[in-house]
Amino acid sequence: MVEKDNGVIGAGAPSGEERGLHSEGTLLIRRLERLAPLHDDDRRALLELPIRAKAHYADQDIVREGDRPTECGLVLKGFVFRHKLVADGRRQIVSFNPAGEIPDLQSLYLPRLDYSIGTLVPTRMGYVPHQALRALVQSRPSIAAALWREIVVEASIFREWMVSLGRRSAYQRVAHLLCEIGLKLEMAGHGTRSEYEFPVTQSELADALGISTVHANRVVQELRRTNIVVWRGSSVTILDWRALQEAGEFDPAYLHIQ
Amino acid sequence: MVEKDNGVIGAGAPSGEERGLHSEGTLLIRRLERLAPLHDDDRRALLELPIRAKAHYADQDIVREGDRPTECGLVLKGFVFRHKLVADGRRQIVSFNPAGEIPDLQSLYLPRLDYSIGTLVPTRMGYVPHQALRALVQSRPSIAAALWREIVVEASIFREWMVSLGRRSAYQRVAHLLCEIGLKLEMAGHGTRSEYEFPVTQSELADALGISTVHANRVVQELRRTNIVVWRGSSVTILDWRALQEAGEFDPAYLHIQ
DNA sequence: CGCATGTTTGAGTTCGTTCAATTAGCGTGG
DNA sequence: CCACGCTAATTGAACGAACTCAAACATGCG
Repeated sequence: MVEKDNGVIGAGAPSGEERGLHSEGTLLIRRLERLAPLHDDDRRALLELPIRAKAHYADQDIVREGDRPTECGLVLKGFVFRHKLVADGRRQIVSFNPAGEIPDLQSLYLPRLDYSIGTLVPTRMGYVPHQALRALVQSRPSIAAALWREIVVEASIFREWMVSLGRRSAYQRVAHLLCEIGLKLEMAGHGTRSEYEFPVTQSELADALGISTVHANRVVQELRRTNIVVWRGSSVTILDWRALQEAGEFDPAYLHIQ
Repeated sequence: MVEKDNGVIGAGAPSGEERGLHSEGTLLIRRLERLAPLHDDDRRALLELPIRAKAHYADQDIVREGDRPTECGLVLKGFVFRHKLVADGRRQIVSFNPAGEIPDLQSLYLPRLDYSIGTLVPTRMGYVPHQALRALVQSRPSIAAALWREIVVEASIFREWMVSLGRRSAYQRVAHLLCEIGLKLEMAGHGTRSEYEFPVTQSELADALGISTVHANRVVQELRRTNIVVWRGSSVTILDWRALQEAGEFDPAYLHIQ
């Protein structure tokens, strides 16, 4: 019932590396502009960033806990997630990152990665050398401010996830996550808050919400049974946004939109 | 059996406001120096920051979710925690912050606070206007780097808490937290990793770990019964650090010390 | 001494887990 | 076009970690 290989890049085959994808810079600009006003010079500087594009297969770790990256990865196309392993082999997913996000921005100032980044689907990443990004941060205050906000909003999302993991029921967690992903994707221009593509398996969903796969399945079914959500394969349709929002106690303030 | 009012500030009575506590700046310097090398000029600039010191009673919220602070609060003495409320009146504590930390550093770039800050004990805070701090960030790259790291390490701690909340048993969560607090306090120069003051009630502990008060109590008793920890009132003594670390699957890498 | 806050204990309940199949969807090769 | 094999989704049943409720016990303080 699920097809994760929705042919984002050909048949999922990485087509090697490309260089100087000038146009890809606009993705970054659009995102940062939502967080802080940018000057023309800022935009120009962003466009001149050296970006090395690279394609990755689905279900692959692209960096691992403990790595010391020398560049930051911007998700150009696809969907990634960050996760941490625990002793018995289980894992906790700590974020989902659609195209437009920079899941290892922190590596700019912290050498050692404390999580892994994996792909949900075939994904194209754009890698920007730390050096180049650091130079921008020092010469362009608005870009520094935007990146700072990026980090800080992300921390806010972590806190909200902590609330879900610690104090919400499994049902509420699923509802809350679906609202969050909807808003995130809508902001990034991928679908609307109530109709979008979210290519996770129920097992990935469970690992993000701190529940078992079996239980994730039952909760999703419950959401379907009550006609709040249609979720087939990777396409999510929220039939009753208000009901979902209430079910998950979802208050978007923590996303700091605007 | 618990005495939270351990006379941090007289009998817990705020002694009003003080201004220009020049010496308090050194606390901030010591902390930032651990995160990034500082120049003499940087130190001087930090010492010249206008700091308004203010005392707060125990068990008081000093800022609330939704507030829009115009200054950042440095914990000078005492202990605070950040928390978020959920609909039914329960809450999730998302961090504990001993003296030396700046629990609302993010407000520098995000106007609206998405959590509340409360005191565990009588606490003295030092407030630094955003304006002054922003000026420093723009004029002194090393200070900017240190603050950036501060934020990013904090996000790393959030992720580790998510792992605890999502994938560790109650027993592991308590063990993990005790290790973390021990290291944090030792780094900050308050006691050692295996002998320190942690002035939380079991109810606060429970709210941080996403469990019920009753269960928190039972787990703490278990830790005592096995002679791993002595925890009387607010003073924690870890008799067997190695055992505690193993019990909580504690790997300090996520604290990014060094 | 008595109140207030915090800790401890017991007992019944529940939400979510684990284990173990079964079913469904889809790509591949014949 | 169909059988095979893979992955993911679904189901049932027994179990268990943690919860709730309710009461008792400590301890510090005025």
